[in-house]
Amino acid sequence: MKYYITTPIFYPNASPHIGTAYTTVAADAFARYHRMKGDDVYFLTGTDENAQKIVRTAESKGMDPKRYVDGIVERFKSLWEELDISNDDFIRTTEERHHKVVKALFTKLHDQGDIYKSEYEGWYCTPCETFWPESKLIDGKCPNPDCGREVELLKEESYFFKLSKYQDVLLKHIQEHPEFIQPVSRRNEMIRFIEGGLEDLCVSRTTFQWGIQVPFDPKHVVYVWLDALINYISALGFPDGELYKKYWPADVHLMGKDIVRFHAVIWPIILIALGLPLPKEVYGHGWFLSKEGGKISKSRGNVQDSFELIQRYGSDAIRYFLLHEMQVGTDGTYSEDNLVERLNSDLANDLGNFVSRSLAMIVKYRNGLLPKASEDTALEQELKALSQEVKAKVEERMEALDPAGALESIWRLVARMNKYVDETAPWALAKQENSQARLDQVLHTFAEAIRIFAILCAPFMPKLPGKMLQLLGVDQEMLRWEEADHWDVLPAGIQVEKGQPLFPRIDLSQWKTEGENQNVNQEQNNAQQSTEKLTEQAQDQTSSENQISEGKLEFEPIKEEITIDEFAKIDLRVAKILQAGKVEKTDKLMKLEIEVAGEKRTIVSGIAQHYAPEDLVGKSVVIVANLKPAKLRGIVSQGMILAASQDGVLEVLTVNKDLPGGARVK
RNA sequence: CGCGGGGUGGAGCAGCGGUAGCUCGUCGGGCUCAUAACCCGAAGGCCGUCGGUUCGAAUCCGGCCCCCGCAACCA
Repeated sequence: MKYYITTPIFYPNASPHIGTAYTTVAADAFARYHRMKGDDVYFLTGTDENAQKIVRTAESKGMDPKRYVDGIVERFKSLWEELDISNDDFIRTTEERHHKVVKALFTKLHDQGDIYKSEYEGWYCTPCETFWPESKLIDGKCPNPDCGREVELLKEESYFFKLSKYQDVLLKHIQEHPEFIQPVSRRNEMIRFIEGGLEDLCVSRTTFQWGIQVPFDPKHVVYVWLDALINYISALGFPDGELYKKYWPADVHLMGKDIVRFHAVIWPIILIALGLPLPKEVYGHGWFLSKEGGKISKSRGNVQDSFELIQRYGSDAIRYFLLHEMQVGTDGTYSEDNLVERLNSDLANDLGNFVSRSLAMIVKYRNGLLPKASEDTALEQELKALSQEVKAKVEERMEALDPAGALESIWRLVARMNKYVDETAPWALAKQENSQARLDQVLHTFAEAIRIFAILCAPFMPKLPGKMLQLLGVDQEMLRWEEADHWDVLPAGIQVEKGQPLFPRIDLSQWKTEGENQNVNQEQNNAQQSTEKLTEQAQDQTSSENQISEGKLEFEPIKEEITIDEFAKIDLRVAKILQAGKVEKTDKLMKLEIEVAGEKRTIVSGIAQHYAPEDLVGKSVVIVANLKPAKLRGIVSQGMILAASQDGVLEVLTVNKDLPGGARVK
């Protein structure tokens, strides 16, 4: 059986974060599992490089966009390497093989009439600065309840893709294939979304050049999502490539729940329009949230550097944590405390310690020579039955794309083995002459259990099986999935060794007291291989970022240079705040009455989460006085208050001396 | 009344009509092979709140309160 699995192509604007790492690790676990089952697997990931924002960021750093992106892409690739991601290919949407396909398909869709040029006849409300579709207009006027003014027909040349034409076909497909969108909550969302009616999608831009040109109309650039989705077939060499013929349609597109809509609506419609088979399953997993329940984001300062984490805990442990913590259909919780707790309890205490204690006994009582099995008792029978159950359950959970469930199931057997040690008490058997055969049987069972754990854990923790088998003194050939419930595989007489703990316990307080900048305590990690390489890499990463020192802060890039004349266009003035009050039904907006140059004005500002109205009244602040007025929640704002912010902290700029409202600032 | 998710022992979750369960933590005991790890036992919950349906509700229905995403607004 062939098995084609993909992650989304990631957006290389900054370093990879925990969400992208989760998606990729999970996809990797599925890929590895299927390889072990004997499937012919193709696993694709990559980067989405044709977004406008990339150009802006690059330019702000004075870099050529391609060169800038190359650097970031290397970070993705090296992170995937550190996490033992076994992808078969890595596609970049700046590659020629991708451009070629996108151009061809865009042309084809255009030729067959599914992409059409239109002078985007949007109804534009100037005060609201918004395009409204005809259907939303109320009596031909702006539907904004606070506005209700005349709208004008504004024209902008664009290409459109006829999503609407195919919505019924898609809906039918979704209804006939329950597994197409998973989990069910996502599926329901999508059905509701499509039933609400699809509008044709604007699929070209003329405001910038970075990206893929529309071949027959070079001033247009293909819309990034249309471009990006096609990677799933361009990477396979569509239309004639051997890979394409062999692997398409994809078995699973795996992704975070935020982009399911693109994969479950736009992508299938592109494929339907082209007459190509649809992917079998689109799966949207949850997000990692912080312990406080909030999103993990840079502005909240709770982002962890992935390289640093891998360096500290080892890639297997990170993978285990990510896969275990994301329960199917819900969001996961991330915190370093949780990570350490999981690592200590599951990996060090339960699994790692079981391996240590059982190998230690084989070494101690039999000089490390694995004895022959003798007769099963009820206990061994029970283990066999349980292992069959566990293997079946793991298979079932992996088919259901639920690695957390699979791991939990494996750990039932881990717990049972620790109990078995206690029940059989080999240290007591060792003292009795007439129990030696029984002891042989018990020790043999230990070794088989280690072998079984090596197999079962292999999809999740790729480094682990090699280490375990090495301790058993056998080679990788032993990793045969079908033998994960056999207990008579290891030959008697092999030489085992105790070795170092597989997962040393972590003392979290150690990290906290040693401060942020310390290098890893190597002895903690000596069981993890190639840490030196990691250290080097992690250091490279930070230095290449041009950060000022403190590692953690990520500043917005400095914008492009302007002339003093350009600056002079901006009229900054001191303004006195006369009144202030929150705008009803908004979280962030504050309505301010100010006095500037003898004139009273209203300004709406997004500072309500940082100031109480009474803190502001009487203050002299700095405003942009000649900014074009705009409407916010129906209130016309005549200017903008200057405020500085970083990482969620915000402060309005104020003037202390008694300058009158209207004084010029420059 | 914008859309959605959720409120269950100290923490994180499962249960979704019939004696409230799991993981971690805590306490007590056991063991000594092991990474102060392992095994056994215990304590700890009026399942957000008010009302309804029912012989019976954490589980179904309605009202309310609170939390979290998204969206609308960050001029």
